[in-house]
Amino acid sequence: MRTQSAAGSGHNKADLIEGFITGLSAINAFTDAMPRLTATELANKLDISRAAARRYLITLRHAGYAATDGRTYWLTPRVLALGHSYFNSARLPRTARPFLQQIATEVQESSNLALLEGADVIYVARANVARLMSTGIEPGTRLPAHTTAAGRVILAGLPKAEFDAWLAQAELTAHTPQTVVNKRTFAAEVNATRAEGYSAVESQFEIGLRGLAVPLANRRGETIGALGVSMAASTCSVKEANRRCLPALRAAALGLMDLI
Amino acid sequence: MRTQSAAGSGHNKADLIEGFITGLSAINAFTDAMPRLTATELANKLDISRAAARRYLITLRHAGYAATDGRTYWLTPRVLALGHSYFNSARLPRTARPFLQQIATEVQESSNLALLEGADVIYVARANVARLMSTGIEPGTRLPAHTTAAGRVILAGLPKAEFDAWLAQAELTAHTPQTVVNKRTFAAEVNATRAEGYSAVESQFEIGLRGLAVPLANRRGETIGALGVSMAASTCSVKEANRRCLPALRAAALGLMDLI
DNA sequence: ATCGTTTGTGCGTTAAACGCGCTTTTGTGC
DNA sequence: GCACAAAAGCGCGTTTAACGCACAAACGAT
Repeated sequence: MRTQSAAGSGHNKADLIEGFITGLSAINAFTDAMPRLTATELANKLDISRAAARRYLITLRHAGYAATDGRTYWLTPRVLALGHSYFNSARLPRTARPFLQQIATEVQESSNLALLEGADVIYVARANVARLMSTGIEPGTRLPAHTTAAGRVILAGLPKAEFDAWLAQAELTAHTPQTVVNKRTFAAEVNATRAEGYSAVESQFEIGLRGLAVPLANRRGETIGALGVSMAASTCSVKEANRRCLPALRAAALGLMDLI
Repeated sequence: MRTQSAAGSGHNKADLIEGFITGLSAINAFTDAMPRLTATELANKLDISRAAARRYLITLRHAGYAATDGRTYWLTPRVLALGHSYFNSARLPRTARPFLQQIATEVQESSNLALLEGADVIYVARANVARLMSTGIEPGTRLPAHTTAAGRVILAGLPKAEFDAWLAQAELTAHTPQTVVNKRTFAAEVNATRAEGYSAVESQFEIGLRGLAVPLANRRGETIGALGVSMAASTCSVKEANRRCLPALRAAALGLMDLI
């Protein structure tokens, strides 16, 4: 008989490897603003001791994920292999790629597949067209869900209770003057999205950037992601963009439905 | 006075966070063949106890990098954020992207930037053209260096001693019947690459896949990577491909030289 | 040359990761 | 439907390994 685990809280208290969690945050500590870190800097960022920070950096280096000149450390491309573990093991991005290619070829705009991950959408696959101006959306890119067309269609597909919970704890940060930050307004726009079956947003994350997305659902009707295109708003009118892109996006979503 | 560290071996013995190293290998344990893992399976793969494996999986889940149905675990797209740390912190991929776009637009073939990482090359940036058939090379893709044009030009740019050391411990595995696996032959081909200033390979990694690459060097003349294009060999002759692509690749490499 | 600051790292302490072994659950063959 | 085998969940005592302190060395500024 189990002694007194009955008091049990979900996963009891802590079967967690603390060193692993800290290590992962150490990788995330390397940012655009601080691409190179010393032990002291990492210690401050993660709020751990300098000695500990040094050990994490040495460990990263030992495993090949970082390099150093003796003082500062920086990440090596090997960390990309970690992200690759996802691509290798997840079926969805691979299944979707031919459909994204088809969209890109047909409408001559960069297409992508996005999933909701907490407050953000993550773009897990894309197909680019050769343009001198590109939108900078790479597989792995995270954008705040409320600023993207993909985020809105996925949110519109959530059960009402889940969407309410999401909105309740969301922080609709402004990224441009046009970003919708009012929760009431945002909820109304998501409702409209649900009714229309697609979302088109403009200048919500970056001035002049337009996104257009449709939900990707499985056979049971559950929305699991979004198929979309992104373009410069200046290239054509919203109407024109919808006319050109929506049929291709919808056809792809329909074709993918049976494969996921 | 430092007591007896003088016996010192590089990094003394172990300032390494074992749990972090094991955790990273746990992420890498998710592969194409085994996209979902149970604690028992992970324990076998990493040669750790089942209890430990379970802790790593619970930790991954807790940190949001994995999800579970109770029994099996799988990676979430959040692991892509780790790879993104590299993109955010490394200057090179961002600097190269416009040049890759330029190449792709000019020659209408998918272009990429690759770096050498041990036995492999890692593609850290690419620009695709909209084609129904794509080569499947994504940022983060790793391919055995000896099977790629990029790997060969980078190897050709190494100091002779370094190349010899690389070759000595390399294992030239065959991926197609045409893969060069003989070290003598391979060394000769790398020498030829050095003389010609570019490499063109065909069916070395995959039947029908052609790669073409030129070295990317900095002002000091050190080769730090390779710019290349990949295409189906059936689309045109080798000569035609060289004629069309080499000038664009060389122009990009020259343009990038001052920025890196 | 001196002082303040940052970095390198040995060492004792203690918490946390380990794995044993138990119970419970799931899957399979009769 | 039952019994058996195999896998999973998890409490607990042990021990290792991660921690941070403290000191030495290096660097930089005045």
